[in-house]
Amino acid sequence: MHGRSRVFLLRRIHLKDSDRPRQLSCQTSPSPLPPDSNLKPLCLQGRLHEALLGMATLGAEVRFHGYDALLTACIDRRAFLEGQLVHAHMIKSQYLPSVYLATRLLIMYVKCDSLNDARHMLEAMPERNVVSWTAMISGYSQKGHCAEALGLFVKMMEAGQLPDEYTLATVLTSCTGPFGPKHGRQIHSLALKTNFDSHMFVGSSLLDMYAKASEIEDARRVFDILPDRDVVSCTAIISGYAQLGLDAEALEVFKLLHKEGMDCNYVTFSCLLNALSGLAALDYGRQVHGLVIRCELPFYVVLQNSLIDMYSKCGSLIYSRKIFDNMLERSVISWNAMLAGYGKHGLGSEVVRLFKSMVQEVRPDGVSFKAVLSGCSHGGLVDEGLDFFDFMVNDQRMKPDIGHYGCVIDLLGRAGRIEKALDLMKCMPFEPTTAMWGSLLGACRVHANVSIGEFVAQKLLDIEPENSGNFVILSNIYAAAGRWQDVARVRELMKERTVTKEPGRSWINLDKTMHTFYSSDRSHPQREQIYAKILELYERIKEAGYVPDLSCVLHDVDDEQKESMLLGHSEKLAIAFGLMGSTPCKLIRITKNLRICVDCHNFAKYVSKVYARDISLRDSNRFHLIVRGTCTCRDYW
DNA sequence: ATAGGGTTAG
Repeated sequence: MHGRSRVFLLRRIHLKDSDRPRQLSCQTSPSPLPPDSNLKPLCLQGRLHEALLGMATLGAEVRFHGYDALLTACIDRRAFLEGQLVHAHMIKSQYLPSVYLATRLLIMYVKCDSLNDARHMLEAMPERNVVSWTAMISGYSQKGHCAEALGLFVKMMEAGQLPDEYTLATVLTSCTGPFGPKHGRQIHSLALKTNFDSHMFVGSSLLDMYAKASEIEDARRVFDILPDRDVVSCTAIISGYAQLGLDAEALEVFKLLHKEGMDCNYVTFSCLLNALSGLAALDYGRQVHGLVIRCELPFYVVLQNSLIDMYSKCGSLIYSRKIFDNMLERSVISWNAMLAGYGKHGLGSEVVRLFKSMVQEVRPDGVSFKAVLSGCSHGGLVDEGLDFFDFMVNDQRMKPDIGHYGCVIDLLGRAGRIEKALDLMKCMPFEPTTAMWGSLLGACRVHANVSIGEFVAQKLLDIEPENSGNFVILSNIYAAAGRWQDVARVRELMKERTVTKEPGRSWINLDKTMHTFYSSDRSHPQREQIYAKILELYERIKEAGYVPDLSCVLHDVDDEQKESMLLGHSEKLAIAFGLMGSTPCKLIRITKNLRICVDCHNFAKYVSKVYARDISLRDSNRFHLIVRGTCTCRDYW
């Protein structure tokens, strides 16, 4: 055991020792039982109401131990009304509570979610200790009232009260949001001064604070110097990576800690599954599911929800549904995860069917409607989607947020009702987002609406000139209309505004290894075979009618170079590799970090037809399941 | 007495 932990232990032992003489003296000269001595056994047996009756009968004869037992029972059972009765009884009997009992009252109010009463209690206390302050700070933290929690912490310091490890662990959870890291670092230095920085609870709180502030290296540093680790601190670092989208790192650190024999609980697995969802790592997901089963954990809705989500994001909806059907109880999140799964796979009718059974059991929330609306959009159920929006607003009386409007704009665009979508954007109570303009631009491309497409693209280029995807789509629109001069103009524009974007990346999991490809990537050990395979595919699908869409390349090069750049797209590398490596007839599963490009989508369709192979392609937006040359997205995405 | 990690959607 680390030295500092031993110090904590000694402190506790020391406190216990100081209690001992009093207990001994009680034993040597037994006094008659106090009048309120029957309250405690009643409370311990869960007979709180009988104990309250006893309290009322005793009047002013209730003592410390009676009140303590009553308050403990109220705290355990979150019994607010009963707790208020105890408090009122104290006042009526003119009983002056000690700091301890007053703090117990405060804690009772905190646990019963009555922060105002708790705050009044704290203000009225003539004397406070570190527990009183911490309990109140904890109340604010847990309700998400970060500013109040931090403000009270400062007040505590000003009052001359030093924080202990409980206070620090608590107040750090309120260091979120824009000023979180600033306050968090100050509290970190305070923890260093008071030698609590490597306390396990303070440490996990610290590392989580850094992770939520995107300072993952600082989080890792805190984790690495912790003298002891437990489930929570290990889970916190895994979760930290996963929250920032560093899914591979989350998996790596889990593998490491698992080898070292870390404990896992349902939170650990939830975080880990979350990372595997991001990686679309079905093999690992199955393994972790197996691990979950072998751990024989009790039933946790949260964990089952994570499994549903993992299977659906790894492309295995059948397993998602199996988990969903076998659940002992479901939360609204279980339904939402299942709905979103069907939606991302383009199964609109399944979304509608599931939603209809959902409303029989639980009240859908805002997320449910987002899933249903986007599910209808991806599944091509335009009118159904609009009906659901109507149902949400007029029937359920729910206020749509900006995301719901985004879904409806997407729906209208898909139906080719582009003017209508523009109208909605003008009259909705939010500023249009780039995602909305982007969705509309996509609609203009599919429905060949050049004039609105130009207008929308201009908007987008003003708002986010750094996103080259917008230039590409605008160029697609011009190319489709045969306006080659405008294609050239867009290319010039792009050159002027040195466009940087997140590099496109596709990956495929084969034999429990993740093979990642970037555009024109030559780093794979089998690169020669992969490029040879691409050329082979290219020749054969050209015979079947594939024509490369050169407008997908915006670099100012000649057509021959464009062709070779197009063939180097990461999706194509992954497809070629998938065809080389996997067993015939097996579904080829590919994942991409951005949206799939028009040409790659077309390429995949031809390959699937000519080679009679099914291809599942998950892009940042949805799944494209391509079977015999037809995609579930119906060429709209 | 008071404390740390948490699933859907975006």
